Amino acid sequence: MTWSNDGRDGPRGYHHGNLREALIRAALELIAQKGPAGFTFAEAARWAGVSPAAPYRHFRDRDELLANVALRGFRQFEAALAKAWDGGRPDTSAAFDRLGRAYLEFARGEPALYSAMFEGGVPLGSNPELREASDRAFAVLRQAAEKLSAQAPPGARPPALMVALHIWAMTHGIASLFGRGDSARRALPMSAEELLEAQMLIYLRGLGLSETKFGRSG
Amino acid sequence: MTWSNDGRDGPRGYHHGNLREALIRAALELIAQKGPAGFTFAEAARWAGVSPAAPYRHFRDRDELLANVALRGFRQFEAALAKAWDGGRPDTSAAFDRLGRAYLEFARGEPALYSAMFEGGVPLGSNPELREASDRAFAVLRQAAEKLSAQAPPGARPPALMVALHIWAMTHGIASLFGRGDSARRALPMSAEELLEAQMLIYLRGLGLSETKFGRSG
DNA sequence: CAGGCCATGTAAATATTCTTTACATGACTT
DNA sequence: AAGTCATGTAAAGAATATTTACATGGCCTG
Repeated sequence: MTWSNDGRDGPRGYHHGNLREALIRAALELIAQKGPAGFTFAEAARWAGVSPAAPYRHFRDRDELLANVALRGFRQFEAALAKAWDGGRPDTSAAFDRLGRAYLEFARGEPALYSAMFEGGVPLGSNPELREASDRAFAVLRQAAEKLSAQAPPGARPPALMVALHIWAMTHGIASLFGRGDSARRALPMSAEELLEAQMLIYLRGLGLSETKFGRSG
Repeated sequence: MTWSNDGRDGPRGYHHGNLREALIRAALELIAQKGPAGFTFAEAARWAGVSPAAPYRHFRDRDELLANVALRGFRQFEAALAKAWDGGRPDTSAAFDRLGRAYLEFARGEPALYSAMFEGGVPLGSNPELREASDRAFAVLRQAAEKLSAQAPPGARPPALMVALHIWAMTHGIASLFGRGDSARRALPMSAEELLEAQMLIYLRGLGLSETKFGRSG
Protein backbone atom coordinates (compact mmCIF):
# COMPACT_ATOMS: atom_id res chain seq x y z
CA MET A 1 0.00 0.00 0.00
CA THR A 2 1.86 3.02 -1.30
CA TRP A 3 -0.60 5.81 -1.27
CA SER A 4 -0.14 9.18 -2.85
CA ASN A 5 1.70 10.64 0.07
CA ASP A 6 4.07 9.00 2.47
CA GLY A 7 4.42 11.57 5.18
CA ARG A 8 5.69 14.66 3.43
CA ASP A 9 3.79 17.88 3.15
CA GLY A 10 2.34 19.15 -0.07
CA PRO A 11 -0.83 18.60 -2.02
CA ARG A 12 -2.53 15.27 -1.87
CA GLY A 13 -5.37 13.45 -3.50
CA TYR A 14 -8.39 11.94 -1.93
CA HIS A 15 -6.25 9.79 0.31
CA HIS A 16 -3.74 11.26 2.64
CA GLY A 17 -1.10 8.63 2.26
CA ASN A 18 0.15 8.37 5.79
CA LEU A 19 -2.49 9.75 8.04
CA ARG A 20 -1.65 7.54 10.98
CA GLU A 21 1.84 8.95 11.09
CA ALA A 22 0.63 12.49 10.47
CA LEU A 23 -1.82 12.24 13.37
CA ILE A 24 0.87 11.09 15.75
CA ARG A 25 3.06 13.96 14.68
CA ALA A 26 0.19 16.40 15.04
CA ALA A 27 -0.46 15.09 18.53
CA LEU A 28 3.21 15.53 19.42
CA GLU A 29 3.18 19.08 18.17
CA LEU A 30 0.03 19.92 20.10
CA ILE A 31 1.19 18.17 23.27
CA ALA A 32 4.43 20.12 23.13
CA GLN A 33 2.43 23.32 22.92
CA LYS A 34 -0.30 22.70 25.44
CA GLY A 35 0.40 19.57 27.42
CA PRO A 36 -1.00 16.06 27.10
CA ALA A 37 -4.52 17.30 27.74
CA GLY A 38 -4.14 20.12 25.30
CA PHE A 39 -5.28 18.58 22.09
CA THR A 40 -8.46 17.20 20.67
CA PHE A 41 -9.10 14.58 18.07
CA ALA A 42 -10.64 17.19 15.80
CA GLU A 43 -7.66 19.47 16.23
CA ALA A 44 -5.22 16.76 15.26
CA ALA A 45 -7.35 16.04 12.20
CA ARG A 46 -7.38 19.70 11.23
CA TRP A 47 -3.62 19.90 11.71
CA ALA A 48 -3.22 16.93 9.38
CA GLY A 49 -5.58 18.46 6.86
CA VAL A 50 -8.31 15.85 6.96
CA SER A 51 -11.92 15.76 8.06
CA PRO A 52 -12.80 15.28 11.74
CA ALA A 53 -13.97 11.74 11.09
CA ALA A 54 -10.79 10.53 9.41
CA PRO A 55 -8.80 9.82 12.59
CA TYR A 56 -11.38 7.23 13.59
CA ARG A 57 -10.08 5.02 10.79
CA HIS A 58 -6.77 4.75 12.60
CA PHE A 59 -7.49 5.14 16.31
CA ARG A 60 -10.53 4.15 18.29
CA ASP A 61 -10.44 7.41 20.20
CA ARG A 62 -8.21 10.13 21.47
CA ASP A 63 -6.85 7.92 24.24
CA GLU A 64 -5.67 5.34 21.77
CA LEU A 65 -3.83 8.01 19.81
CA LEU A 66 -2.22 9.22 23.03
CA ALA A 67 -1.29 5.65 23.95
CA ASN A 68 0.44 5.28 20.60
CA VAL A 69 2.38 8.45 21.22
CA ALA A 70 3.43 7.03 24.58
CA LEU A 71 4.40 3.73 22.94
CA ARG A 72 6.61 5.53 20.48
CA GLY A 73 8.03 7.46 23.40
CA PHE A 74 8.99 4.36 25.38
CA ARG A 75 10.66 2.85 22.35
CA GLN A 76 12.71 5.94 21.62
CA PHE A 77 13.42 6.23 25.32
CA GLU A 78 14.77 2.72 25.51
CA ALA A 79 16.91 3.30 22.43
CA ALA A 80 18.34 6.50 23.88
CA LEU A 81 19.09 4.92 27.25
CA ALA A 82 20.56 1.76 25.73
CA LYS A 83 22.79 3.79 23.45
CA ALA A 84 24.02 5.89 26.36
CA TRP A 85 24.60 2.89 28.61
CA ASP A 86 26.36 1.01 25.82
CA GLY A 87 26.78 -2.13 27.82
CA GLY A 88 28.60 -0.26 30.56
CA ARG A 89 31.61 0.61 28.41
CA PRO A 90 34.28 1.74 28.94
CA ASP A 91 33.56 1.57 32.65
CA THR A 92 30.48 1.52 34.80
CA SER A 93 31.02 5.01 36.14
CA ALA A 94 31.32 6.70 32.78
CA ALA A 95 28.44 4.76 31.31
CA PHE A 96 26.27 5.54 34.29
CA ASP A 97 27.00 9.21 33.95
CA ARG A 98 26.02 9.10 30.29
CA LEU A 99 22.84 7.26 31.22
CA GLY A 100 21.67 9.98 33.56
CA ARG A 101 22.44 12.68 31.05
CA ALA A 102 20.61 10.80 28.33
CA TYR A 103 17.56 10.53 30.56
CA LEU A 104 17.47 14.25 31.19
CA GLU A 105 18.21 15.00 27.59
CA PHE A 106 15.29 12.89 26.49
CA ALA A 107 12.93 14.56 28.92
CA ARG A 108 14.08 17.99 27.78
CA GLY A 109 14.43 17.23 24.09
CA GLU A 110 11.21 15.32 23.74
CA PRO A 111 8.91 16.86 26.32
CA ALA A 112 5.85 15.82 24.39
CA LEU A 113 6.86 12.17 24.39
CA TYR A 114 7.93 12.33 27.99
CA SER A 115 4.70 13.83 29.23
CA ALA A 116 2.66 11.43 27.14
CA MET A 117 4.58 8.59 28.78
CA PHE A 118 4.40 9.74 32.38
CA GLU A 119 1.79 12.44 32.73
CA GLY A 120 -0.74 11.60 30.09
CA GLY A 121 -2.69 9.29 32.32
CA VAL A 122 -2.21 6.47 29.86
CA PRO A 123 -2.86 3.20 31.68
CA LEU A 124 0.14 0.96 31.08
CA GLY A 125 -1.97 -2.12 31.40
CA SER A 126 -4.25 -1.12 28.58
CA ASN A 127 -1.84 -2.30 25.94
CA PRO A 128 0.58 -5.25 26.09
CA GLU A 129 2.86 -3.55 23.59
CA LEU A 130 2.99 -0.48 25.78
CA ARG A 131 3.70 -2.52 28.84
CA GLU A 132 6.48 -4.34 27.05
CA ALA A 133 8.05 -1.15 25.73
CA SER A 134 7.98 0.31 29.21
CA ASP A 135 9.54 -2.84 30.63
CA ARG A 136 12.32 -2.78 28.09
CA ALA A 137 13.15 0.81 28.90
CA PHE A 138 13.24 0.00 32.58
CA ALA A 139 15.41 -3.02 31.88
CA VAL A 140 18.19 -0.68 30.79
CA LEU A 141 18.13 1.04 34.15
CA ARG A 142 17.99 -2.35 35.78
CA GLN A 143 21.12 -3.48 33.93
CA ALA A 144 23.00 -0.43 35.09
CA ALA A 145 21.80 -1.03 38.64
CA GLU A 146 23.14 -4.60 38.50
CA LYS A 147 26.59 -3.38 37.59
CA LEU A 148 26.52 -0.72 40.28
CA SER A 149 25.30 -3.10 42.93
CA ALA A 150 28.02 -5.55 42.02
CA GLN A 151 30.56 -2.88 42.78
CA ALA A 152 29.26 -2.33 46.29
CA PRO A 153 31.27 -3.76 49.18
CA PRO A 154 30.65 -7.48 49.58
CA GLY A 155 28.17 -8.19 52.32
CA ALA A 156 26.40 -4.87 51.78
CA ARG A 157 25.12 -5.28 48.26
CA PRO A 158 21.71 -3.76 47.88
CA PRO A 159 19.16 -5.50 45.67
CA ALA A 160 19.65 -4.37 42.10
CA LEU A 161 15.92 -3.93 41.59
CA MET A 162 15.77 -1.50 44.47
CA VAL A 163 18.74 0.44 43.15
CA ALA A 164 17.13 0.60 39.74
CA LEU A 165 13.93 1.96 41.24
CA HIS A 166 15.90 4.54 43.20
CA ILE A 167 17.74 5.67 40.11
CA TRP A 168 14.52 5.91 38.22
CA ALA A 169 12.80 7.87 40.97
CA MET A 170 15.67 10.33 41.36
CA THR A 171 16.01 10.96 37.68
CA HIS A 172 12.31 11.17 37.01
CA GLY A 173 11.92 13.47 39.98
CA ILE A 174 14.51 15.88 38.70
CA ALA A 175 13.32 15.63 35.12
CA SER A 176 9.70 16.25 35.92
CA LEU A 177 10.25 18.96 38.51
CA PHE A 178 13.16 20.86 37.03
CA GLY A 179 14.11 19.28 33.77
CA ARG A 180 12.08 21.17 31.27
CA GLY A 181 12.36 24.79 30.28
CA ASP A 182 8.81 25.14 31.35
CA SER A 183 9.26 28.76 32.25
CA ALA A 184 6.34 27.83 34.39
CA ARG A 185 8.19 26.03 37.12
CA ARG A 186 10.75 27.05 39.68
CA ALA A 187 13.94 28.87 38.76
CA LEU A 188 17.06 27.08 39.88
CA PRO A 189 20.58 28.13 40.84
CA MET A 190 21.94 25.11 38.96
CA SER A 191 21.09 23.00 35.96
CA ALA A 192 19.14 19.79 36.20
CA GLU A 193 22.22 17.94 35.00
CA GLU A 194 24.36 19.35 37.81
CA LEU A 195 21.67 18.63 40.31
CA LEU A 196 21.36 15.04 39.15
CA GLU A 197 25.09 14.44 39.01
CA ALA A 198 25.55 15.67 42.57
CA GLN A 199 22.64 13.58 43.76
CA MET A 200 23.94 10.45 42.08
CA LEU A 201 27.39 10.93 43.54
CA ILE A 202 25.95 11.27 47.02
CA TYR A 203 23.71 8.26 46.51
CA LEU A 204 26.52 6.10 45.13
CA ARG A 205 28.79 7.11 47.96
CA GLY A 206 26.01 6.05 50.32
CA LEU A 207 26.06 2.67 48.61
CA GLY A 208 29.71 2.37 49.39
CA LEU A 209 30.94 3.19 45.90
CA SER A 210 33.35 5.95 46.77
CA GLU A 211 34.29 7.69 43.59
CA THR A 212 37.58 9.45 43.78
CA LYS A 213 36.10 12.36 41.94
CA PHE A 214 33.84 12.99 44.86
CA GLY A 215 35.38 15.39 47.28
CA ARG A 216 34.80 18.93 46.14
CA SER A 217 32.46 20.01 48.88
CA GLY A 218 29.96 22.77 48.36
CA MET B 1 -23.33 36.71 52.89
CA THR B 2 -25.14 33.73 54.34
CA TRP B 3 -26.93 32.14 51.45
CA SER B 4 -29.45 29.40 51.73
CA ASN B 5 -26.86 26.68 51.65
CA ASP B 6 -23.36 26.68 53.01
CA GLY B 7 -21.88 23.58 51.48
CA ARG B 8 -24.16 20.78 52.60
CA ASP B 9 -26.27 18.71 50.33
CA GLY B 10 -29.99 18.92 50.18
CA PRO B 11 -32.55 21.11 48.47
CA ARG B 12 -31.69 24.68 47.70
CA GLY B 13 -33.37 27.79 46.43
CA TYR B 14 -32.46 29.88 43.47
CA HIS B 15 -29.01 30.48 44.84
CA HIS B 16 -26.71 27.63 45.62
CA GLY B 17 -25.15 29.09 48.73
CA ASN B 18 -21.58 28.02 48.29
CA LEU B 19 -21.09 27.19 44.67
CA ARG B 20 -17.44 28.12 44.59
CA GLU B 21 -16.68 25.56 47.25
CA ALA B 22 -18.95 22.98 45.67
CA LEU B 23 -17.22 23.36 42.32
CA ILE B 24 -13.81 22.82 43.86
CA ARG B 25 -15.09 19.70 45.57
CA ALA B 26 -16.66 18.48 42.36
CA ALA B 27 -13.39 19.02 40.54
CA LEU B 28 -11.57 17.05 43.23
CA GLU B 29 -13.99 14.19 42.92
CA LEU B 30 -13.71 14.12 39.15
CA ILE B 31 -9.92 14.46 39.14
CA ALA B 32 -9.68 11.56 41.55
CA GLN B 33 -11.76 9.48 39.19
CA LYS B 34 -10.29 10.44 35.84
CA GLY B 35 -7.15 12.49 36.30
CA PRO B 36 -6.59 16.24 36.05
CA ALA B 37 -7.68 16.25 32.42
CA GLY B 38 -10.73 14.17 33.17
CA PHE B 39 -13.32 16.74 33.96
CA THR B 40 -15.12 19.48 32.16
CA PHE B 41 -16.58 22.73 33.37
CA ALA B 42 -20.02 21.53 32.47
CA GLU B 43 -19.51 18.29 34.33
CA ALA B 44 -18.47 20.09 37.49
CA ALA B 45 -21.56 22.26 37.18
CA ARG B 46 -23.79 19.24 36.76
CA TRP B 47 -22.18 17.58 39.75
CA ALA B 48 -22.90 20.67 41.80
CA GLY B 49 -26.46 20.78 40.54
CA VAL B 50 -26.34 24.11 38.73
CA SER B 51 -26.58 25.25 35.14
CA PRO B 52 -23.54 25.05 32.87
CA ALA B 53 -23.14 28.82 32.93
CA ALA B 54 -23.04 29.18 36.71
CA PRO B 55 -19.35 28.29 37.18
CA TYR B 56 -18.38 31.30 35.09
CA ARG B 57 -19.51 33.51 37.94
CA HIS B 58 -16.72 32.09 40.08
CA PHE B 59 -13.92 31.08 37.73
CA ARG B 60 -12.88 32.58 34.43
CA ASP B 61 -12.47 29.15 32.91
CA ARG B 62 -11.65 25.55 33.65
CA ASP B 63 -7.97 26.36 34.12
CA GLU B 64 -8.70 28.86 36.83
CA LEU B 65 -10.76 26.29 38.68
CA LEU B 66 -7.92 23.83 38.38
CA ALA B 67 -5.47 26.45 39.59
CA ASN B 68 -7.62 26.98 42.66
CA VAL B 69 -7.62 23.26 43.35
CA ALA B 70 -3.83 23.33 43.08
CA LEU B 71 -3.67 26.33 45.40
CA ARG B 72 -5.69 24.52 48.01
CA GLY B 73 -3.42 21.54 47.49
CA PHE B 74 -0.23 23.47 48.14
CA ARG B 75 -1.69 24.96 51.29
CA GLN B 76 -2.78 21.61 52.69
CA PHE B 77 0.52 20.17 51.57
CA GLU B 78 2.48 22.78 53.48
CA ALA B 79 0.36 22.24 56.56
CA ALA B 80 0.89 18.48 56.41
CA LEU B 81 4.63 18.79 55.90
CA ALA B 82 5.03 21.43 58.60
CA LYS B 83 3.07 19.34 61.06
CA ALA B 84 5.19 16.30 60.34
CA TRP B 85 8.46 18.19 60.54
CA ASP B 86 7.38 19.90 63.77
CA GLY B 87 10.45 22.09 63.94
CA GLY B 88 12.70 19.07 63.84
CA ARG B 89 11.59 17.67 67.20
CA PRO B 90 12.52 15.55 69.02
CA ASP B 91 15.51 15.05 66.76
CA THR B 92 16.32 15.71 63.17
CA SER B 93 16.34 12.07 62.19
CA ALA B 94 12.92 11.24 63.55
CA ALA B 95 11.41 14.43 62.20
CA PHE B 96 12.91 13.82 58.79
CA ASP B 97 11.48 10.34 58.71
CA ARG B 98 8.04 11.70 59.53
CA LEU B 99 8.45 14.30 56.82
CA GLY B 100 9.04 11.74 54.11
CA ARG B 101 6.12 9.64 55.25
CA ALA B 102 3.87 12.67 55.36
CA TYR B 103 4.84 13.51 51.80
CA LEU B 104 3.94 10.06 50.54
CA GLU B 105 0.80 9.97 52.62
CA PHE B 106 -0.33 13.23 51.09
CA ALA B 107 0.32 12.00 47.58
CA ARG B 108 -1.55 8.79 48.27
CA GLY B 109 -4.33 10.22 50.41
CA GLU B 110 -5.02 13.23 48.24
CA PRO B 111 -4.17 12.06 44.76
CA ALA B 112 -6.48 14.60 43.21
CA LEU B 113 -4.77 17.49 44.94
CA TYR B 114 -1.36 16.08 44.21
CA SER B 115 -1.97 15.63 40.52
CA ALA B 116 -3.58 19.04 40.24
CA MET B 117 -0.43 20.46 41.84
CA PHE B 118 2.17 18.62 39.80
CA GLU B 119 0.56 17.07 36.77
CA GLY B 120 -2.27 19.38 35.95
CA GLY B 121 -0.15 21.64 33.81
CA VAL B 122 -1.03 24.59 35.98
CA PRO B 123 1.55 27.32 35.37
CA LEU B 124 2.91 28.37 38.74
CA GLY B 125 3.61 31.82 37.47
CA SER B 126 0.02 32.47 36.54
CA ASN B 127 -0.96 33.28 40.07
CA PRO B 128 1.11 35.00 42.78
CA GLU B 129 -0.90 33.25 45.48
CA LEU B 130 -0.11 29.92 43.90
CA ARG B 131 3.55 30.74 43.62
CA GLU B 132 3.62 31.79 47.26
CA ALA B 133 1.82 28.68 48.47
CA SER B 134 4.24 26.53 46.52
CA ASP B 135 7.19 28.42 47.95
CA ARG B 136 5.92 27.98 51.48
CA ALA B 137 5.57 24.25 51.01
CA PHE B 138 9.07 24.03 49.63
CA ALA B 139 10.34 26.12 52.54
CA VAL B 140 9.49 23.26 54.89
CA LEU B 141 11.71 20.91 52.90
CA ARG B 142 14.34 23.59 52.86
CA GLN B 143 14.24 23.90 56.65
CA ALA B 144 14.73 20.19 57.02
CA ALA B 145 17.60 20.30 54.57
CA GLU B 146 19.28 23.01 56.61
CA LYS B 147 19.23 20.85 59.71
CA LEU B 148 20.52 17.85 57.82
CA SER B 149 23.27 19.80 56.14
CA ALA B 150 24.34 21.20 59.47
CA GLN B 151 24.87 17.65 60.70
CA ALA B 152 27.21 16.78 57.86
CA PRO B 153 30.93 16.61 58.64
CA PRO B 154 32.48 20.06 58.80
CA GLY B 155 34.25 20.94 55.60
CA ALA B 156 31.92 18.79 53.53
CA ARG B 157 28.61 20.49 54.12
CA PRO B 158 26.53 20.49 50.97
CA PRO B 159 24.42 23.56 50.19
CA ALA B 160 21.11 23.25 51.96
CA LEU B 161 19.22 24.36 48.87
CA MET B 162 20.71 21.54 46.87
CA VAL B 163 19.88 19.02 49.54
CA ALA B 164 16.32 20.32 49.65
CA LEU B 165 16.00 19.93 45.90
CA HIS B 166 17.38 16.42 46.10
CA ILE B 167 14.93 15.46 48.80
CA TRP B 168 12.09 16.91 46.81
CA ALA B 169 13.15 15.14 43.63
CA MET B 170 13.53 11.75 45.32
CA THR B 171 10.25 11.97 47.13
CA HIS B 172 8.33 13.33 44.20
CA GLY B 173 9.87 10.70 41.97
CA ILE B 174 8.75 7.87 44.19
CA ALA B 175 5.37 9.40 44.84
CA SER B 176 4.57 10.03 41.22
CA LEU B 177 5.97 6.77 39.88
CA PHE B 178 4.98 4.33 42.60
CA GLY B 179 3.09 6.19 45.26
CA ARG B 180 -0.47 5.81 44.15
CA GLY B 181 -2.56 2.72 43.95
CA ASP B 182 -2.96 3.45 40.31
CA SER B 183 -3.37 -0.18 39.46
CA ALA B 184 -2.22 1.20 36.16
CA ARG B 185 1.43 1.48 36.94
CA ARG B 186 4.16 -0.98 37.74
CA ALA B 187 3.78 -3.58 40.46
CA LEU B 188 6.45 -3.41 43.12
CA PRO B 189 8.09 -5.88 45.48
CA MET B 190 8.05 -3.24 48.22
CA SER B 191 5.96 -0.31 49.34
CA ALA B 192 6.71 3.24 48.32
CA GLU B 193 7.44 4.02 51.96
CA GLU B 194 10.04 1.27 52.21
CA LEU B 195 11.56 2.34 48.94
CA LEU B 196 11.79 5.93 50.07
CA GLU B 197 13.18 5.11 53.49
CA ALA B 198 15.93 2.98 51.99
CA GLN B 199 16.75 5.64 49.47
CA MET B 200 16.92 8.35 52.09
CA LEU B 201 19.19 6.28 54.29
CA ILE B 202 21.58 5.69 51.42
CA TYR B 203 21.49 9.35 50.45
CA LEU B 204 22.08 10.54 54.01
CA ARG B 205 24.91 8.12 54.44
CA GLY B 206 26.37 9.54 51.25
CA LEU B 207 26.21 12.95 52.88
CA GLY B 208 28.25 11.63 55.74
CA LEU B 209 25.36 11.29 58.16
CA SER B 210 25.90 7.71 59.15
CA GLU B 211 22.82 6.52 60.92
CA THR B 212 23.48 3.66 63.28
CA LYS B 213 20.29 2.04 62.15
CA PHE B 214 21.78 1.61 58.73
CA GLY B 215 23.48 -1.70 58.36
CA ARG B 216 20.99 -4.39 57.54
CA SER B 217 22.15 -5.17 54.04
CA GLY B 218 19.78 -6.50 51.40
C1' DC C 1 -5.73 -4.84 -18.43
C1' DA C 2 -10.39 -4.73 -17.00
C1' DG C 3 -13.28 -5.49 -12.67
C1' DG C 4 -14.04 -5.49 -8.17
C1' DC C 5 -12.47 -5.41 -3.28
C1' DC C 6 -11.77 -2.78 0.51
C1' DA C 7 -8.87 0.40 3.13
C1' DT C 8 -9.18 5.06 3.55
C1' DG C 9 -11.22 9.17 3.00
C1' DT C 10 -15.58 12.77 3.03
C1' DA C 11 -20.19 14.58 4.19
C1' DA C 12 -23.76 14.93 6.99
C1' DA C 13 -26.27 14.36 11.22
C1' DT C 14 -26.88 14.14 16.26
C1' DA C 15 -25.32 14.78 21.00
C1' DT C 16 -22.44 17.07 24.20
C1' DT C 17 -19.63 20.79 25.61
C1' DC C 18 -18.14 25.71 25.61
C1' DT C 19 -19.13 30.35 26.21
C1' DT C 20 -21.64 34.56 25.96
C1' DT C 21 -25.80 37.46 26.61
C1' DA C 22 -30.06 38.79 28.41
C1' DC C 23 -32.86 38.17 32.17
C1' DA C 24 -34.41 36.48 37.12
C1' DT C 25 -33.87 36.05 42.08
C1' DG C 26 -33.18 37.25 46.57
C1' DA C 27 -29.79 38.46 50.44
C1' DC C 28 -28.15 42.51 52.28
C1' DT C 29 -28.03 47.64 53.06
C1' DT C 30 -30.03 51.89 54.28
C1' DA D 1 -39.83 49.05 52.09
C1' DA D 2 -36.92 49.75 48.22
C1' DG D 3 -32.88 49.43 45.79
C1' DT D 4 -28.51 47.17 44.71
C1' DC D 5 -25.78 43.73 43.12
C1' DA D 6 -23.80 39.19 43.52
C1' DT D 7 -25.39 35.03 41.96
C1' DG D 8 -28.16 32.20 39.49
C1' DT D 9 -31.00 30.55 34.87
C1' DA D 10 -32.31 30.21 30.00
C1' DA D 11 -31.24 30.37 25.51
C1' DA D 12 -28.33 30.57 21.58
C1' DG D 13 -24.31 29.95 18.54
C1' DA D 14 -19.80 27.71 17.88
C1' DA D 15 -16.67 23.82 18.56
C1' DT D 16 -16.05 18.99 19.57
C1' DA D 17 -17.25 14.03 19.61
C1' DT D 18 -18.91 10.24 17.21
C1' DT D 19 -21.64 7.59 14.06
C1' DT D 20 -23.51 6.47 9.40
C1' DA D 21 -23.88 6.52 4.60
C1' DC D 22 -21.36 7.39 0.68
C1' DA D 23 -17.01 8.37 -2.41
C1' DT D 24 -12.34 7.36 -4.08
C1' DG D 25 -8.74 4.96 -5.82
C1' DG D 26 -4.69 1.62 -4.97
C1' DC D 27 -4.08 -3.12 -5.58
C1' DC D 28 -5.19 -7.92 -6.45
C1' DT D 29 -7.18 -11.34 -9.44
C1' DG D 30 -8.49 -13.42 -13.45
